[in-house]
Amino acid sequence: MELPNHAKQLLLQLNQQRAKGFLCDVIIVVENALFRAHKNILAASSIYFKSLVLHDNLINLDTDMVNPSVFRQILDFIYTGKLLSADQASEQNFNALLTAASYLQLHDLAALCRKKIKRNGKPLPTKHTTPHPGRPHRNQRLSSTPVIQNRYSGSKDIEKKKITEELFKDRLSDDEVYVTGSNQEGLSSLHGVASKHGSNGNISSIGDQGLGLDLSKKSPSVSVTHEEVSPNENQQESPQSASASSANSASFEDSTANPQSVEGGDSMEIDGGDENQSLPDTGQRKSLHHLAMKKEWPKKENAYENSKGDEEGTIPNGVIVGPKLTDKSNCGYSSEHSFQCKEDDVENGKDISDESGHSESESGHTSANYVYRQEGFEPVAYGDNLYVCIPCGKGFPSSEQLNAHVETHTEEELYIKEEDSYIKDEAEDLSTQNPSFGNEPRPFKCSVCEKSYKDPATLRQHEKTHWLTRPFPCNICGKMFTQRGTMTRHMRSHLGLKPFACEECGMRFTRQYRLTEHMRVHSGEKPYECQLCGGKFTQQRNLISHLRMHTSPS
DNA sequence: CTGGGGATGGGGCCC
DNA sequence: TGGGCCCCATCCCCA
Repeated sequence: MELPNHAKQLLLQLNQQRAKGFLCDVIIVVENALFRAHKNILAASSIYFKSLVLHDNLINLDTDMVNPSVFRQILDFIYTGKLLSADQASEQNFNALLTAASYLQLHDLAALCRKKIKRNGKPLPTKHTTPHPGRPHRNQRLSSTPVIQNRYSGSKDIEKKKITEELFKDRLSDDEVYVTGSNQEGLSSLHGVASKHGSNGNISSIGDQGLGLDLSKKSPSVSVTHEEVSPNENQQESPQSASASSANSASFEDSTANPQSVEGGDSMEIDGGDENQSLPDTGQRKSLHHLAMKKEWPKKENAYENSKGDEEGTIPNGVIVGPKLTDKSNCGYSSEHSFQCKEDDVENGKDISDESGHSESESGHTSANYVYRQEGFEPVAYGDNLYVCIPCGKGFPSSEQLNAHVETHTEEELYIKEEDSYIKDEAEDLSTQNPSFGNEPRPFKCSVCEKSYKDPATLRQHEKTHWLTRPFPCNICGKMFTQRGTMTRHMRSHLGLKPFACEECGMRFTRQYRLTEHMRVHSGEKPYECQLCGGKFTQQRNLISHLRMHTSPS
């Protein structure tokens, strides 16, 4: 006895689960997009994936070999057995697919691509290692992709990847398949086309909706919609984690709920003869642009940043129309800052992504508009003036006008005077908070406050805390950070990465310090003693909390 | 019910 | 870039 459609139904279910992010246990990072998937499925698809997912739950793919658009097709293929090539039947696309399939050791898919290319009568591409000029080299991009690597798996991943790449190269020479200039061009052009909003119906829709979640630090332009959280494992996560996961899952939803490509006449299947298996339309597609967030990063970098010669150099003028966060963080700024959140348009469901009329191409970037929806992640609109100068809060209808305006700000204006900062606890300031009270000489003084530092780099880092611009946005929730490290640490909480495990109880932490702190629970060590009552505490912060009890008027 | 303590999460900031 | 330590906030437990 055999159920005729068992395998098909099973796969369909898995694909639907992937679309909702349900039970997804691995995140694949491709260039600046996140994809969620199931380890088992990936491992069953290729040896390469098998080796990667064995120990890691975050996989970084070589962006020279695969780009987000291609990987979306590949992921669809893995979960459906169909090559959804109706709208992407170009030779470049097949070359790109072939490259990626070979890289990922998806032999069946590679064979399909080869077959298709042969059928088109085009010779297989020849080896070419020079990346397309329009496409930054991998090494350039690597440094700009804020991917959080598991502390314990990152190096392993790299090692594995190196090994696999070596194998891959060998295989390539055997199979006479490799990345070509034209192929790279294909990747590049495909990406470029995809990034142009509405420039080419089908492809742009794929590019806009199906590329997953933008993780690019550069984030030239991001349109974000949010998807309701699926009834999945995220419910057990913290709100932020749930948001992140839903964002990721939404990218899948978009990528999988792609009926037009399934129904294309040129779709290819690995087993053939299958009827169209469009995923049920869950209704998410029609609202992809319903709630959108637009981030516009201007061409010109922050004048002050440039003048300081800061190595990061990608600080925007402060025109990030950020999300309305549901938590107290409120767009990443405290309420006294000029980073307003206007909720009216959000509540009205106003489509601010279309409203702007500015594609990312205008800002000189080529990244696609990544679209996802996420519960509790509402877009923020500034009426018709989407481009907001953070220092003064003025809105402008275009990035050009904003840039022109920003140049009128002087360096001094980019600072905020933090009068409040000295009203804080004097004792704290005198002891630990204010480094200028240390013994070592600190010749580098902050021009805004009285703090001084031993080296200029630290001073520069400190001076950023006076700016209103926050150069490092979380591309999952949109929250802005002054330091990259803080942002990456924040991202770790989104991704649920807790590399630091307690050997005693198995509890896991995102930070080493937390683990150290936690270990005192097991050791019973209470190194912090109240000088007033003699009470002992495992954590300093609890001692401080306790001291407040002593000093509070009540 | 309330307040205090234990424990944890997340962000800011300095090194 | 990551570690470390600061802060605040929060939850839970218990007296």
